[in-house]
Amino acid sequence: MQIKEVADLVGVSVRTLHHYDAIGLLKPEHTTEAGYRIYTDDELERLQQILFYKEVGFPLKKIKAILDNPTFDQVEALEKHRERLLAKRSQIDTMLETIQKTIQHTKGEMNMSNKERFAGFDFSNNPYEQEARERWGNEAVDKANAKIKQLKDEENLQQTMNDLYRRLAQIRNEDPASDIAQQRIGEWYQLLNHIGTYSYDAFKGLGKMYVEDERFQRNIDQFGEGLAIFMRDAMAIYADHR
Amino acid sequence: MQIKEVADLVGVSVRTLHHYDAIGLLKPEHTTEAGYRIYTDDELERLQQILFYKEVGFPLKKIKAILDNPTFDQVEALEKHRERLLAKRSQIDTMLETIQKTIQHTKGEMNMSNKERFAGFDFSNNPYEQEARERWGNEAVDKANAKIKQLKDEENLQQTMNDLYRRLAQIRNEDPASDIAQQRIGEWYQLLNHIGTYSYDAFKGLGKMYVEDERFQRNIDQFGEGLAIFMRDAMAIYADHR
DNA sequence: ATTGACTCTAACGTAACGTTATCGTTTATG
DNA sequence: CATAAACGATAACGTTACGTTAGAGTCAAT
Repeated sequence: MQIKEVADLVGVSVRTLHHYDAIGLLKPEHTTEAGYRIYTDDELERLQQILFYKEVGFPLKKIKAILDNPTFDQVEALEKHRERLLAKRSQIDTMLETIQKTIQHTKGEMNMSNKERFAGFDFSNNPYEQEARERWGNEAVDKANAKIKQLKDEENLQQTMNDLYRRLAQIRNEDPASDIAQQRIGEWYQLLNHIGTYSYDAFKGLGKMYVEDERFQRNIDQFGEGLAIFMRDAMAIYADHR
Repeated sequence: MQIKEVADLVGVSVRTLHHYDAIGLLKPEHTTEAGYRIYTDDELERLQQILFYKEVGFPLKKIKAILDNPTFDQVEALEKHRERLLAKRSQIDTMLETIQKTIQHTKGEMNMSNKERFAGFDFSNNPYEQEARERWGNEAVDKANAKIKQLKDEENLQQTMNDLYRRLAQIRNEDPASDIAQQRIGEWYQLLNHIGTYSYDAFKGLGKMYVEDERFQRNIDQFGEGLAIFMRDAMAIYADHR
């Protein structure tokens, strides 16, 4: 058989057969005087074996070793490989979980309305406005301020939020699972639900973000060192309890 | 921060950072006159993000695209990627099956039909056939599909059984008498009755064999440690309740 | 001044082919 | 019989994400 026939028959490319020849994995039975590769059924069979091992993920080098060495313990090789596959699979499972969590988290974040987004960046009435200006530039702060202002006119949300921040900061050294903490974090939950709709999961995810996103962390901790972490923990407990 | 500090901090090699710099994925904030790369917290943060995406399996090119393009929809990207991972996992599952069968075959415990040999090449019923075609070429996929088709019925069964194995494995640490366990074991009973006719007694006996015959045990436990025992118990309870 | 720790660029190596590019061979057809 | 289509061959670069030398400069401490 000529090369293309073999290739078509088993579903690999001609290039692949060239390659296998080059690395000595599968040599044609002979070549014509013109240099054409000629294969026989024996090669076909070997090719099938190669494909099998390839399918289950062996690298070509090992396939060659296995097929060339009749004393090689096939079963052992397969079993070892099986374990590698199992490990790989659980690795994928981990990835899947991580992705899932992140999607959740990101969705929670997206649920956040503009109002809340800006609530976190409101410097207008705090003494660090100057610093903020230096840090993020005048435009950014001015813009934030403008947005906030318009929100303030609409409602006193910011005020309420800040109050609550303060009341949370007061107890930030207590147990996040304590009654008082859970009660105030419950208020927080209610408050956020004035803005958008929060599932408990999203709420929990939001709490994580308070700590993981340093911008949020900084902003919240301005009401008291460690407040962000405290809130995250309390929010998680709150969410888990529903 | 100098390069080694960053590298040690996040657990990557210096070479990796060089590489990221070279491909424009992560550039140092500036370089000293001696050419030393200097990083700041901003770069650290970006690096964390890079590592996250890497961990869930994105190629660097896409990571760059995602991080550089603020309009890129993260969630969508993640969800697409999740599906690819799922597909990959099911391919691994197929490999595992094939390997397992081959091991047993080699041991003279089972004979492998052509079907299983080709099971790994089946892309026909998954949404990534297009990718497979691009990857392996049209002919290869068509051929595989053809082979598979004739064996499809059996394959479906196999597939269904594996799915159920997995779903059972998920709850294998629960009480075998629980509703969920009994419900899924009921599905198992139905499934087996597609093959032959099983009396409740025979069903119960089969469960015992899952544990007593190590070949079965191994095979089943590959879906989760302890699954065979769990199934035996659940099957016994199921049978006794009829 | 020397030493040790650190940094730099450059460049080859890895796995398994895909993809041109250029050219020779075989076969079918006008 | 000449020519084109189909097929075959070799050669060599491209791909992914760095690891691994190799040779040489830089910085801080002794």
